Amino acid sequence: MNVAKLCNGCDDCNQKAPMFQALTDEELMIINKDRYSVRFHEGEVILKQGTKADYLISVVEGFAKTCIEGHNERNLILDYVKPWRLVGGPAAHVGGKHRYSVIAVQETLVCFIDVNNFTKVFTSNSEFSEKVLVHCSGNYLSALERMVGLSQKQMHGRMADALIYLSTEIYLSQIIGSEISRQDMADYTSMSKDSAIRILKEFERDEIIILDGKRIEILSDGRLHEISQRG
Amino acid sequence: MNVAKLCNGCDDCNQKAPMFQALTDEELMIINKDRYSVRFHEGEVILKQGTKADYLISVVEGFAKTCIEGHNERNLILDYVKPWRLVGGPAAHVGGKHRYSVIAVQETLVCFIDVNNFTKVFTSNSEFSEKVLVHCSGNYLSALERMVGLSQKQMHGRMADALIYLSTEIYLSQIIGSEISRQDMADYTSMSKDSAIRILKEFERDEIIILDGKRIEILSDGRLHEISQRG
DNA sequence: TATATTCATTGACCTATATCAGTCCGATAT
DNA sequence: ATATCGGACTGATATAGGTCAATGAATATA
Repeated sequence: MNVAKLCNGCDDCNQKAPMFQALTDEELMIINKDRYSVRFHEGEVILKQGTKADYLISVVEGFAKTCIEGHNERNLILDYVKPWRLVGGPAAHVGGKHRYSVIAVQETLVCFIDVNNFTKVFTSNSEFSEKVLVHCSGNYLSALERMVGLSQKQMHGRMADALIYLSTEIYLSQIIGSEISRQDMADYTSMSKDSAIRILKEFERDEIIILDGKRIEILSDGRLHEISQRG
Repeated sequence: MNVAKLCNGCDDCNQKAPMFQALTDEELMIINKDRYSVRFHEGEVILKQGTKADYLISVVEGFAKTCIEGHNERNLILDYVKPWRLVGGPAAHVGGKHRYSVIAVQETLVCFIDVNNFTKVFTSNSEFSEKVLVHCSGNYLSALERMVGLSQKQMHGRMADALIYLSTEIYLSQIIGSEISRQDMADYTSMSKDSAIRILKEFERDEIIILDGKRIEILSDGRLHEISQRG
């Protein structure tokens, strides 16, 4: 399989992944050694929870979600991933198995980076290692916030959080695209699909959002923030 | 205030904090510069959520808990902290405010370490920076696991998890001491105090534990693991 | 010793949320 | 066009879990 054809060489990726901007050309070369890219179709599993974490992945094109297979056949979606984000680090750094899966939401192009090469560069470049630590710390703190939200807020608050997250961090628009199913909304907010639908309909009746098939348009993010605050 | 009197110099701490074992004498000296220790009484706040993260703390003696003030006047206890653990790193590394408080459960002696000194050493010693990253990654992955447990398991499962955690990771004994109140059990498992009491009583009726005042003795960790699995 | 005060405990009741059993609708296959 | 299938949706019902009020035990304070 021809890598150049798939992802236009590694230059793009090196330029745009914020994490890599601290690296010299030689260091980039180390990272790029053994690197390869693969195209995934909608619904395909890019990384499977439980497999050995030998590679990090960098999302080059498309759209994916990270999720955990939890208890009672339920999934929890951690977040959505757009290009130029690195995923799979934490498990790799502790030398373990992936604790979550990464699944393509659309056609997605992904680059696999050898962990050993990553570690080599981590130890050789202190600016880079600081960046990585900041990133990891940020992940941890966000996880704590999410933990509190999921365990203490009721459904309306959690759904408001989900809508705010998708709108401001993923779609960068008042409109949340049809890639997100009701089941996904449920898996992100940790409620049943039926409940997710109910709450969304309720938001629509209250003229906070408009539902158009799977597309969701946010009319009042002010109201959403209120609801999020109230819990 | 005489530091030597309080904590016996820094040598103990340097020896025993696992994170510090990668450091040379000079590096330890940097870390120890501007370092000072303070003794806290039961219930006192060691670090307050929302304050600027200028210091890491190292717990030298005693017993503390980290917790988040969440929604609707509820707290979530993240974990309990025993000597030779460093706390407060993540917020410090991203240069922000602490996202959780640290509260003394008993009389506790704590050492404050200047973040800038920590960062200096982090950038100069790659073995150390790797250790720090592994630690941070581990925190993150545990947080994810906890997140899934709290959001997907029902009360019995969550309480079983709490008992297993306290027994195997904190008390290293079948007996959980009277330092942990019912409210704390509730705050750790994210349920109301009344519910926590009810579940514990139920476990007692089923001869899984014995309640003796606030002391809890675990009779069958096998059964607890079953309950934890079932969710 | 008497009196507050805090915390564990319990039962009764209420609410949030899940589950179930459908209907409806749009997309694809025949 | 017709069958079929997977979502979205909805109402009825069941249940987990929260809230409240009362009691008792333990501990602190006057």
